[in-house]
Formats: sequence, structure tokens, C-alpha cells
Amino acid sequence: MLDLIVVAEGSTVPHEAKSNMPRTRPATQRKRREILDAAIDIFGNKGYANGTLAEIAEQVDITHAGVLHHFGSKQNLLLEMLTYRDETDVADLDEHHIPNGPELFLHLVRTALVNSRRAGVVQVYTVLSAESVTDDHPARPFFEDRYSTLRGLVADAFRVLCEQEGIAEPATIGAASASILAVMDGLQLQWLLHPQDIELAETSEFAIRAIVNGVLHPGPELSQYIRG
Amino acid sequence: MLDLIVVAEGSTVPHEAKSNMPRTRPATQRKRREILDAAIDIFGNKGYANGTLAEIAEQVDITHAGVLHHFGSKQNLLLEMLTYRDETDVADLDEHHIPNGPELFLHLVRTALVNSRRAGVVQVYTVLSAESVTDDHPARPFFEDRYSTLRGLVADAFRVLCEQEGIAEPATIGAASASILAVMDGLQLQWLLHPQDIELAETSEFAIRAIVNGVLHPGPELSQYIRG
DNA sequence: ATCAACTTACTTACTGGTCAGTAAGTTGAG
DNA sequence: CTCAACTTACTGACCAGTAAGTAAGTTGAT
Repeated sequence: MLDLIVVAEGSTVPHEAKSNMPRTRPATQRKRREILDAAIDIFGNKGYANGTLAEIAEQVDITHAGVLHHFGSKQNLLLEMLTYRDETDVADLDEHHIPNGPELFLHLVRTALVNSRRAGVVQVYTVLSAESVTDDHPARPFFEDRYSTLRGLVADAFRVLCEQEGIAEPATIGAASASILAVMDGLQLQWLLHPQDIELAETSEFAIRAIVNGVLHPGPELSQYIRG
Repeated sequence: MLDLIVVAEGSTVPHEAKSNMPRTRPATQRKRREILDAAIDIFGNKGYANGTLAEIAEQVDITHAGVLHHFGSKQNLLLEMLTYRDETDVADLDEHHIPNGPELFLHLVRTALVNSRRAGVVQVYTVLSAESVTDDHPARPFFEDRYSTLRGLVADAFRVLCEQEGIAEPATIGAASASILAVMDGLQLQWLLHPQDIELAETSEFAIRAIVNGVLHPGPELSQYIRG
């Protein structure tokens, strides 16, 4: 989604595969990945509450009890799936770090372009991030950490950009960082509802540009446009 | 949420209370409203898939069968709840129409301020709009209509504003309209996850202002900030 | 005004279905 | 031989919807 590296390190995922331990064979790891891919598909298309272990199991030709053998519980499968997605995104990156200067903004636009070719992944994050605000949702800590981390990342990029442009750091950096993430999320939702009305990458670029320029060169207040 | 008047007029809601018909007594309408309020609470806090009729019924001291007596099915309750929310928002408005000029942008900021005092309502829309993109979700047509209508409304405001400012309508109006709704939605999500980190109204104002100015006075492209 | 005929607003009880998780057994690779 | 990777079979819980009954309210003819 946002090719995030640092995420939820101190999360509650049991993650049995520590260092030593029962030394799983390669076919097992392959199966686990198959299951995680199926989970992305099912949870993305049906949500966590409505997606079932049986559907996930069917996609990889085992029974739902087989899935539980690997992941212990539905909740743990969800959590492992979320970190798995972030990890594979990172693996796809040429450089194994996110650009930290103003290039981050272009990276975000490129991410929007990539996302416009993988509706499934977008749908997982859209559905689950919203679902996570419901009572005691298991993915809530994941998304809390995720947004905190990402806002910090974007804010850092803003600080570098401001210094580069010789501008004193405005008080709007925090708002702008949240807004950039917000507009990307919101556009994804509208794009999922109206794929042919919304141009995800193009619109994201417009919005990010507007917000970046809004930090560097604020422009008139909204109230100035009222009447003449 | 956005104090929307025109919404889903041609929807599939049965809406038994037509003109003549069985003449419901006042206590009944009161009970129906109680149930709808409870549905907002439950569906908002648990989602549609995870919220149950029994929980809703319990809040109004009847059984789940009593709820079904009034609304026929869980799905129909959801649909009636969604239009009910919009209707009561409209009733709260002084004027029974949404400002259609550039005042719309200030109205959106005011809406964000109002929303920051009613997390429950915000949560219903956040959770359900995202959930609606899942397979065959009953609320999907509602949100499709909603976003189409709102984007059109915002685009109209942009056109009025451009004429007022003596600017030829830029090609970015469509992107900006979607972006404004997107940033409001996305900020609501982050605010629900981190109520004390996000200042909903203030941040919404910053973002809307940036996007409006981005239409009127585009400013540098993002790529111009790379290197020096 | 009264009361029978009818309707509305429920309840209780049940059905059929789904689902996560468990326990015990089977199989096949190392 | 052993243990991981399953399966089969089951449990208990939950849930939307239905059916049948009841009590209270409404209506209309007398």
C-alpha cells in the first residue's frame, strides 16, 4: 500500500517461527504463503468479520482446520496477513528503504499508480482499516501504529523540503501530513466504488501537489472567496 | 455527515409508509426511530456484518423479532437507517438547502467541526462506506449515489468560484472535487483511530483550502522540488 | 356508546444455516 | 520411527428469519 518498512514491530503477533524451533520444511512455508495470499483475497473481498476460514481454506485446497493448524486462530491469521503484505511490498522495492526527502511525495504518487493496478490489495486496506475502528477489533493496533509511523515519515519529508526551500517550518506540517495520507485513502475508497470515474494516480498527484504547495505557499483563506 | 439532501431517491427501500395505507399510530413511529437510533449505534460500533439484530433490539427493550416486525429484514433496516441519518441531518439545517457557491467549502469545514462532536455518526459512515465495497454489500448503491452526488455538488461550487475569480475552468475541477471528499473521509478515519492527535476541523480546513487554491493557482509541480 | 371484527405490535419458540475452534486419527516425508 | 501436515468429525455458539400466538388498540355498524 505505502511500501512501509517499519511497522508494528511490537505488535501482539505470536509469530511462532522465531529462530530455532521445529524447522519447518520449504513446502510448509510455501503453503503458509498460499494461505496468506488467499486471506488477502477473502478478507479484501468480504471483510474480516464476513470472510470465513473455510473460504480461505478452499482456495488452497485444504480444510478450514488445516488453516487453523498453521495459524492457530482467525485473528492471528489476519494479523500475520497484514504484516506479510507490508513485507512483500518492501521486497518489491528496488531500494530497501523509503525515500526520505521530498522524493517521498513522488514515491507516494508512484504508489498510487501501482495501487491502481491492484484493486485487491487496495480493498484489503480500505476495508480493514475502517473495520479496525469498531469495538475491540484485532487489527486496530496495527493501523494505529501504521498511521502514526506514516504521518511521521511524511512530516520528516516536509521538514527536509522546507529547509531545502529556505522556508521556516510552518505549523501546518502536521495537518498536511495527515491530509496527504487521508486523501490517498479517501480516493482509494471512491475509486473502488467508481473505478471508471476516478483516476487514482492522477487525482492523487493533484491532491498531494496541492497540499505540498499549501504548506510552502499557503495562499488565500477560504473566507476570502466569499462574495466579491 | 455532509448534510446531504438529494440522495438515493430511486433506491430500493420499500418504505411502506406511502400515502394512505395502514395509518401507523404515533407510538409506532417513535419506536421505529428508537430502533433506527440503536441501529446507528450498533452498526457504527460493530459494523453491519458483525452487528446483530438482537443487540439492536435489546437497546430498545424488545426482541429481535420485534425489530424484524418493523423492518422486515436486517438489510432493509440498514438501508432505512442510512436514509434516516441523512434526513435528520437535513432537518438540523437552518436553511433547507446546501449553499451552492464557494460558501459550500466553508459549509464543509463547518460540517467537519460538527462531526468532531459526534464520533458515533462519523464512525457509522466510515465503517459502512468502506464495508460497502465488499462483495454484494447492500449499502453499496447508497454510497455510490452519495459520492456521485457530492462530487457533482462540489464541482458546481468550483465552477461558480472560478467564474467569480475570473479564471477559466481548469481541468482539475473533477480531481479537486473527489479530493476534497476524500480528504474529509480519510481524516475522519485517522481521527477515529487517534482522537487526540488529529484536529478534525482544523486539519480539514487546511486541506480544503490547499485543494481550492490548487485549482485556482496550481503552483509548482512536485518534480520541481527534487534536488535543488 | 358499545361491542364485534379486525389490525398492529409485539413475544416465545423454533428452524436451518454458518462458523471458529477442538480432538482424534491418518499419511507421508525425512 | 517420528513428527509435521494435514483430514474427518464434532461441538457449542450464534444468528437471521419464520410461525404461531397474544394483548392491546382501532374501526365501523348498530
